[in-house]
Amino acid sequence: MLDLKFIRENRELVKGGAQKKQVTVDLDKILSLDARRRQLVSESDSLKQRRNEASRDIGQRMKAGEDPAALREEVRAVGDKIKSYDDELRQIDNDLQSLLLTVPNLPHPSAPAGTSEADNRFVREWGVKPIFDFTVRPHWEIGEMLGILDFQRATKISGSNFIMFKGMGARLERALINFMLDLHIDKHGYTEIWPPFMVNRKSMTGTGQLPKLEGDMYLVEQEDLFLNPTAEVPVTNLHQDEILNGFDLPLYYVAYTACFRREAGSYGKESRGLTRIHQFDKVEMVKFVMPESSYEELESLLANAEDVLQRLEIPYRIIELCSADLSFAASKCYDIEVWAPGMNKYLEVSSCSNFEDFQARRAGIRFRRQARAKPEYIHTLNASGVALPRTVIALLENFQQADGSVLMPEVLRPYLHADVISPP
RNA sequence: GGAGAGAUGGCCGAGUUGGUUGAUGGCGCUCCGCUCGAAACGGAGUGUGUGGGCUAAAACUCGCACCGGGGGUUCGAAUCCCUCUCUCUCCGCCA
Repeated sequence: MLDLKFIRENRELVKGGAQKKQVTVDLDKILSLDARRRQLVSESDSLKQRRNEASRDIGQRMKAGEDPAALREEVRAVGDKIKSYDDELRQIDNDLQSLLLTVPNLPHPSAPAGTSEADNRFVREWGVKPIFDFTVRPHWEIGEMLGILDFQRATKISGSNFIMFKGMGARLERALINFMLDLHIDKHGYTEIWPPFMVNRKSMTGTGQLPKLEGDMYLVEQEDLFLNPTAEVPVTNLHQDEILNGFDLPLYYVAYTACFRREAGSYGKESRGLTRIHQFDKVEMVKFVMPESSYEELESLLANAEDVLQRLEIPYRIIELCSADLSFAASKCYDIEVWAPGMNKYLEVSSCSNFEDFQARRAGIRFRRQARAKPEYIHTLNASGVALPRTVIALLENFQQADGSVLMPEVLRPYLHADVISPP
C-alpha cells in the first residue's frame, strides 16, 4: 500500500507508476474521498472538543447539585451531528481503504520499462548447457521410467495437476528441501521458520495477494482460511503489527512449506509434468531490512538463491522483470530460470523481489532506529530459494544418461545415500 | 463440540455503584546527579495513530481517537449492553 499523503503529493508519479505496471487505478476518486475525509475529520473533531468540554462542565455542575438540563439538551444535539459526520466518515474510510488496496507499488526507476514479458532484461547466465549424444527425454518420461513420479495415481487420488513422488523421487524431494534449508541456515545466516500452512485474510492482504488474486488461491470457506500459496505470506506476516528494534535488523528467515495454487485456466501443454501443479514444495527466504539497505540486500538475496543452483550445478539465467511484468507489490524483481533441456526451455524457479515499504505498510511492520525514535516502515524482500518441482525437472533433464539413469550432483549425494538414480 | 474465566501502555499489574484516567504503581528504557568506573541511590523523562497551525523539513504546538476488534446506550464509558476474535481452565473428541 502506498501512503495516502504520498499519493496526494505525488499524484502524477503514482499515476505513471500504475500505468507502467499496466494497472488502472482511480486516483481522482481516491483524492476526492481523501479531501472529503479530512474535511469531515476536522469538523467532527472540533465538535467532539465542544462535547468533551461541555460534558466535563455538566459533571461538575451535577456535583455542585445543579441540574444542567438545558446544556444537556444542547450537547445531545451536538452528539447527533457528530454521529452523522462519523457515519459518513466510516463509509468513506471503508471506500478509501478498498481503493488504496488496489493501487500497485511503484516500479523502481532502475526497473526496465516495458509492456510485456518480451521487454524483460537479460542480466547474466551461469553454467554450461549439457550436450547429449543420445535423444534427450523430458522429465515426465524420465520420472516414469525411473519409477519415481506417478502422475496417474496422483490424479486418481486428487485430480489433474497433482503429482506424486515415489521411492527415490520422494527421497530426492526431501533431500532438496534439507539441502536448501541447511545451506541458507548454515552458510547464509537465515533463521528457520516452520509456519502454519493455512493463513487468514488479514495476512493474505498484508503481503498483497488479496484482494487482487483471491481467485488464484484455495479458500477453506468453513474457516475463511487460505491454503498457503507461498511461505512469503506466513513468514512476512510473522511481524505483522509489530514495531521491531532497529538493532535487531536485518532479519533473515527461511522456511520450507508446501504451496497451493489453483492455477485456474492453465491446463494443457504448458502444464505438462511438473511445470505447473496445484501443490508444490518450496523453500522461501524473507528479509526485513532498513530502507536504505534494501537494494543491497536484494543483490545478496539473489546471490543466496543462485548459490543453491550453483551447488546443484544447474545452468540458469537471470532476468530482470520489466515494469509490466512486475508483480502488484514489487518495486524490483529478478527471476532465476533454470535450463530444462528435455523441454528445451528455461523455467522460473525463483523470483527475488524488493517490496520496499509496500507490504510493511499493509501489514503494519515498523521499526525504531533508536530507543526513542519515531517508528518507520521497514523494507521487506523475499526470494524462492528455490521452488522444488522445476529444480527436479532441471536435475532430471540436465543429468540424464543414455541408459536412462540420472547422475546426482555431489552436494545431494549425502542426503540421498546414492550417487545416481537408476531404473528399477 | 460443551461449561466457565479473561483480554489495560515494551513487560507485569491497578482501576467496573459511568464524570479532568492516556489511564495509580512496579519493572524496563533514555537523560542528569553521585562515583575512578559500575552497582546501589536520588532526580527528570518515556505510547501510537490522526486532523490543523508553524516549518524547507523537523522540532514544537493545539485538537481528536485509541484500555483485544466492531457496534450500541449516555451530556459523558477502560468501566453498562450486543457482537466477533483470541487466550486460559475443566469435560468430550482426536493425530
